[in-house]
Amino acid sequence: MKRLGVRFYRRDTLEVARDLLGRVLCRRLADGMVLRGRLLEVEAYDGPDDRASHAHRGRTPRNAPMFEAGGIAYVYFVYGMHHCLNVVTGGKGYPAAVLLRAAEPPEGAVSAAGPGRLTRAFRIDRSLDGARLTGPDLWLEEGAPVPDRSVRRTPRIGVHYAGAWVSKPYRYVVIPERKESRR
DNA sequence: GGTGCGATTGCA
DNA sequence: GCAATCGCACCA
Repeated sequence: MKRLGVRFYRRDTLEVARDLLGRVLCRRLADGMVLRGRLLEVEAYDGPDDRASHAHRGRTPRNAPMFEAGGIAYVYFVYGMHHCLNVVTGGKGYPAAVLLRAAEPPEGAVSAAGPGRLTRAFRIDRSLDGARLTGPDLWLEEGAPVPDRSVRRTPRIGVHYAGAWVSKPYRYVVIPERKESRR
């Protein structure tokens, strides 16, 4: 399946977030095995004014990848035990990224629902911080488009500290397709 | 050098 | 409802 190129990421962050749904997250392990899963839930963190964003207080060693041009990963470690994977968006100098919160579990994984579980399922840690999303270890493929009727927007999770930005509908979720009725 | 806390999860 | 667990941002 076709890979997404850097142009996909170097756009408005909310557009990229919406467009990421249904795309296929791909991760090549050291032994050559490739894990794949469609993205089901993401959140946008858009610009220096977004109080929920790590970039809100300016550039630091940790959030530096957010300030780079789109098309790389931003991976951080939280709560002393979980990694979170972001896709960096927009142009160089404008800090923005999309947090990948859930995907279909790749083969062999129990769950990739939740940002910490997603990184665990795909074996992602800080060694991939700043990695190109067009590189050999981590990339996205086109996948199947998700129609608007299957997308729900909500406020972001876990950002109670973000003032007026708490309620912004920057979370995008794929609504599960209704199963065929049984008969 | 010390302190507080987090873009979460799992278990009571 | 809350403990786990530690890197890092911030202050001194």
